[in-house]
Amino acid sequence: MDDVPAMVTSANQETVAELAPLDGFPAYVPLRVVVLTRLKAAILDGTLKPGTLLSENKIAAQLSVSRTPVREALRVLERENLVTTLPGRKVIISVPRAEDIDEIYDIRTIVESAALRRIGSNRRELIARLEQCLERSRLALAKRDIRELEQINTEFHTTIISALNNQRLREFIDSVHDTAARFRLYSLREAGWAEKGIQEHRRLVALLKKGDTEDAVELLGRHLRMGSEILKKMFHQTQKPLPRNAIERPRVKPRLIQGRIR
Amino acid sequence: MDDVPAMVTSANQETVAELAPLDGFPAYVPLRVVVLTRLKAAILDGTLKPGTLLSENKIAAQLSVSRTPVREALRVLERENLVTTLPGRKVIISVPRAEDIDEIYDIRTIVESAALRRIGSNRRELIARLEQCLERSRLALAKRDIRELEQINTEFHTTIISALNNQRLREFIDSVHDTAARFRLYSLREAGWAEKGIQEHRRLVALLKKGDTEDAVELLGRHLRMGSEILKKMFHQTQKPLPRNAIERPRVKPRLIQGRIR
DNA sequence: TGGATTATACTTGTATACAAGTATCCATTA
DNA sequence: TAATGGATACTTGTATACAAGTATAATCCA
Repeated sequence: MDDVPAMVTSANQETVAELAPLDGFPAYVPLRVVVLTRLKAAILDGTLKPGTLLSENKIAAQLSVSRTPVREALRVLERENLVTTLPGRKVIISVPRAEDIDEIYDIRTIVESAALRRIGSNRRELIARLEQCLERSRLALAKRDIRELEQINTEFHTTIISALNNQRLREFIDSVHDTAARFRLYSLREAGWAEKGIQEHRRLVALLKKGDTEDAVELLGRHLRMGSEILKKMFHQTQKPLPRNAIERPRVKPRLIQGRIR
Repeated sequence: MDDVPAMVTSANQETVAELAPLDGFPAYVPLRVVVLTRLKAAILDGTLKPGTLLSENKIAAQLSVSRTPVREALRVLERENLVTTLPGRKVIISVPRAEDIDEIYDIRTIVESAALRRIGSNRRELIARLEQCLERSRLALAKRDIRELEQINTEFHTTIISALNNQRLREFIDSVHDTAARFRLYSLREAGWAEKGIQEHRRLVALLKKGDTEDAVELLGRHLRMGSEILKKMFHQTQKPLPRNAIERPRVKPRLIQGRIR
């Protein structure tokens, strides 16, 4: 909640005739957004691990808010596939399956390939941006700054997708990307993978510059497939035997359902 | 709320030794889901028109529930782009812009093209399903059953996408599809368009059967582009001068922000 | 009369209350 | 001893209460 813009107190109500316009700044951020932001960050950076059972009360208490905004945030996270509601009214941090990684990389391949094929009038500018990424990667790699590398890597692919000029699709890809974010940091630590990835980015840009679009698409496909393989390896290492029991409902004996009647 | 499965009363508690397993039936449906379903249906079938200001109180009263589940439903609809929250704490039914239609059709073109190129082992079965759609379209067309035609049309394209075997992508396409649903019914009424569309579907299937994948992709592209053109025409006819004022906030004079302090 | 100010009636944001569902642990019993 | 049946302590679902923000109408004053 620390990054919520400070608010004007009612005390100085008379002396504020010419306060700065606050331009596009939101007047205030609803608590549901604060909660959402906090939870999402915690999920993506791994603080909240897959399978963790969430308690509305605890979240509310920790953030010093009531359950209402917490619930609203949970509904959104649910839509974004970051939490999962199990039968029995339990909400857990989503546990990605290996197939999810396949799906994610298939989606990226489809979309980024289409983007490469459609690079048009803004070709020059786009390639320039990609080359900037390459340069920055080089620096980050020298410093072994994993987090920065991950950032730039994301930016590289986002740049490609920007060729489609399709906001809706971009947002979708972002959310898809989030699902795998937790593993990506691990994978970049994998020996030699970062170098290899950047090397492939470099070749990709070279092909684009030559105008060998189909070769670039081909290379991109291989690049992403490789990424998904590494990620799956990470995934299997990370996911211990998996507390399956914590996830599958114990499904007690066929019991009477005493749902209320309304 | 009518389609909530009936619940077992506590009266027959002793006699239920061999009750049917209830399979995957949900014990009950949370009100937020009921509200969501109702609102979504009303938006998609045009009962709730774009730009309409939504009142939590009124919705709650109309569905005889409290505001809590209504709010949760609104947050989900917001994520699905079916309602929009304006600055000033107002929620309206989203007003699609012409560019949205372009985006939507671009997305469909990208994804369905990829699907056509990837039809693999299940080729036979898939083509069979597409042919079933063709046959049913013929019947529906004879009866001039617009709603049925729309249904089958959707199914045709969904079938193509199913070749990708990617649930996440399918869900995304569904939600994208919803955005344009309100106009699609109109467009099918447009003289001759239904016939033309089905004709193109027929040719598409023929090309697929011959194995002319790239020609099929080409045809699909033209088919979808045509669809987007018709839809945009409908769009401009439907959208009167647009109550822009109702949508842009009047933005009163630079006023003090009296956000509360927490 | 025009323009600002205040009063009033809503509307949303947030907190809290309460009912119902669920899990856990223990006592009871066959 | 294993299974059944509570009793208890949560947890979630839903409703309601209350504070704050916003729009509109009414009022005041130059």
